[in-house]
Amino acid sequence: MPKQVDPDARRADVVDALFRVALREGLPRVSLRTVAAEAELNIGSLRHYFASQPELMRFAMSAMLDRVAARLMRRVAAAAEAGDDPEALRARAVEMFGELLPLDDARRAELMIFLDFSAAARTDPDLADLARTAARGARALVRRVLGRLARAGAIRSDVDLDLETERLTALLDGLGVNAALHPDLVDADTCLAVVRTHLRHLAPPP
Amino acid sequence: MPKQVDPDARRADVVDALFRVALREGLPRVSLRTVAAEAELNIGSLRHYFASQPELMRFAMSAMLDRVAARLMRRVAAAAEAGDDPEALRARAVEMFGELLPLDDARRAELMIFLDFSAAARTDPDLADLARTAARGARALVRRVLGRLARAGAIRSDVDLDLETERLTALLDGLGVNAALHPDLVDADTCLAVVRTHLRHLAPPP
DNA sequence: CTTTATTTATCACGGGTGTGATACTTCCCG
DNA sequence: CGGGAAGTATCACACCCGTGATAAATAAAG
Repeated sequence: MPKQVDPDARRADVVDALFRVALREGLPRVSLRTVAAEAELNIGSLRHYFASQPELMRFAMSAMLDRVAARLMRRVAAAAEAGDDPEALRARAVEMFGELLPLDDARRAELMIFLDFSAAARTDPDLADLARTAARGARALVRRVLGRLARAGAIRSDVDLDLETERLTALLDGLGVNAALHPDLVDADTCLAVVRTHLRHLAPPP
Repeated sequence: MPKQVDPDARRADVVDALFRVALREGLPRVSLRTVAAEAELNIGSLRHYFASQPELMRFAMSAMLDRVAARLMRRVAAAAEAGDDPEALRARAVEMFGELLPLDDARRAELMIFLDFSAAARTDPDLADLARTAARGARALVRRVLGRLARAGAIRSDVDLDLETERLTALLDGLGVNAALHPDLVDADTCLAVVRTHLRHLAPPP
C-alpha cells in the first residue's frame, strides 16, 4: 500500500538540511519552513516525517551525536589493534581526540552545530538529557584513553587520572570551541600541537 | 527641560533585565517585548533608549564583556603588588583565572550568557567583532600571566610560551563551559584543582 | 503660564512561526 | 479494478516579532 520511499533516508535528508541552515544562519533561524525550503520539500511533507518541531530538533541533535559517536567507535576499533608501544599509543590517542577537533571543514561544521545545540539544550528541557549524555560520554572516552596510556606506561604514575580526565576533557572542549569559532586565531596544526604537548607533559620522565 | 532620569542607569537596568531573560529562557527568547516586561518598562520607553533590537543586543554583549574586563583589571592591579615568590604568584594566577570560571552563581550566570552570545556572534555580523576582541583579550591575559610566571622562575624554561598560552586558554574556556553547563559533573573545587594542577605541571623540577 | 524637550504609552502594519484540518495524488495489495 | 494507506500539498488560525508613526504625560526653563 505505501509509496516507495525510505522514511529513514528522508529523515536523514531533512536533518542534513537542518544542519545546513543551522550552520549558515544559526540554530534560532531553524524552523519548519526554513528547513523544508532547504530540503526542497513541502512543509506538509516534512510534517509527515516529524510530527512536531520539538521532535525534529531532538531527532537532529540526537543524529548529530550519533554520527560523532560512530566516528569515535571506528577509531576505538582501530586503536584496539595497536600494540603497547607508548609512542604509537600516544599517536593513536591524538588521532582519537582529533575527531573532536575542527581539523577540517566537516568537523568544524559539526562542532559549530554541536555548540549551537549545547547552548540550546541549556534552556530546552527536551534536549537537556542529550547534552548531559554527550558530556558524560566525552569524559568516559577520555578516561578510557588515559587509562590505556597509563597501563602502557605512557603516563606518569603520580597523577590523579580522574583529575587528568577532567583537565583533558576541558582542554579538548575549549580547543574545539576556540578553533571552530576563531579559525584565524587557532588553526588545525596548532590544535594538534596543543594535544601532543599535553600528552607529552603527562609522559613519565626518561 | 528634560525629565530627571539618568539614561546610563536606565540602560544598565535594561541590560540587567536582558541578562535575566537570557539566563532563564535563552538568548533566542530575548526580544524587545520580553526584556521590556522583565524590566517592568513599556516597549515605547525601551525603544527610547535603544533605537533598534540589534543595537540593544550589541550594547548588552559589550556591557557583559566590559564587566568581566573590569573584574580582571582589578585583579591585575592587585597582583601587581605581589612579590616574586613563585608560590604566591601561582596563587595570584589561580585567583585571576578563577574570575573566568563559574565558581559562584554570579560567574556561572555570566558564563552562560557569554556562551549564548558567543554562539550568536557566529552568525550575527553585528556581534562578530566583539567575540573576536574577547577571544584575543583572553589570550593576551593568559599570555601576560604566563610571562610573569616565567620571569619569576615559576615555569619550566623549555616550554613554548605561545603554545602554552593556547593550551591554557583552551583549558580555561573548556573548563568554564563544562562547569557552567554541567555543574553536577564539574563543581567549583574541581575547577580550581584542575587549574592548580595545570600550573604545577608547568613548574620547573625541584 | 507658556514653551520645549524628554519620557512614556499605544496603535497598526507586514512578516515569520507552529500547528490543526483538509484535500489531493500516488501506487501497492487484495 | 477498486480499496486504502502513504505521501504531497494548501489553507487558515492564533501568536510573537521589530518597527514606523503618533499621541499623551511630565517637568524643567524662559
